[in-house]
Amino acid sequence: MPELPEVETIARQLRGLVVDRTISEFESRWVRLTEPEPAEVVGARLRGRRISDVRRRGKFVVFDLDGGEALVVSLRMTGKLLYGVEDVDERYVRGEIRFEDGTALRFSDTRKFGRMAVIDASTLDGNGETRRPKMPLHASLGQEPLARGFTVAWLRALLRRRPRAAIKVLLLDQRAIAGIGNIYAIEALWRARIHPLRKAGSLRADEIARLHEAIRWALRKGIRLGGASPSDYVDARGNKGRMQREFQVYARAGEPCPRCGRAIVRSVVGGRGTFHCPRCQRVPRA
DNA sequence: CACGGTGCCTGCCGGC
DNA sequence: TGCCGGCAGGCACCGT
Repeated sequence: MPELPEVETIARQLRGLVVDRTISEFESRWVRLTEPEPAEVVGARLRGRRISDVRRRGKFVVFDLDGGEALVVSLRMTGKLLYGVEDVDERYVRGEIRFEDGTALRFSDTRKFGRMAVIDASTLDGNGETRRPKMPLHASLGQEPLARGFTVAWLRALLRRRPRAAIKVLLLDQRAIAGIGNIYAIEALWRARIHPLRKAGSLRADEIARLHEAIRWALRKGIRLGGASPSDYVDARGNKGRMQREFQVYARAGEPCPRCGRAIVRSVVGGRGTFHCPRCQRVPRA
């Protein structure tokens, strides 16, 4: 499940691999891959375009194209972007971008949740403030947590704006902060010693500062270790990450908390599996 | 608007 | 051994 560190890893690799290459052909092998746009329309917009940069915005991989447009790829749960990988399982290849030099970038996605679209690159620039009903997610992404703008003061203001939301639900809201997924939200809350169900508006100043530091710590560690591969994730070269070895609480129900030794508890918050230490992360007083 | 529930998908795993 | 329900979870979508 690619989150910010995994997508960052992929984008950095691809930047060194496909920048300056010109697209000669786009092939879709899954009818919903480019939905709601037909694959032929996307193909027509990609053909002949040179990739000028590859970057990450939230959990999206962004391929900037000459002319101000960009190809955005949402990997969702099991999406992979593979370049120069030999043993690709053809059953799960949902799309392919071929280049004029004969090389190809392949999109593999077991569960078919991933999507691709060609968009106006400028729609990625906002910080969530432009959100409107029915606006696509990529056009209303929130603050980048590793950017300079993500300060303790900014986080405090966000929590004040959404005081009733459970803190974990808020961390996962891509329109608030872009890029945090279930794993890194869980790890950050554990490090900050904050219970996932705490109301955002109830956090004290010292807790907000700890959370700010913990978010950056978790994400940077994930990037440094090449992402987390508890199951499916591989980078653009087909290699697994190493962050899964460093999980403190994620998927560790029943195991001792690395900080205090108490058994880690699994629960469900916002519909997703959640892990926390019942001693380090106190239950919010009901 | 915010919030909660459901569907999308497939592989995997535990129970019988 | 084989079948089947449940689970994984990011996000769109829908109802309240």
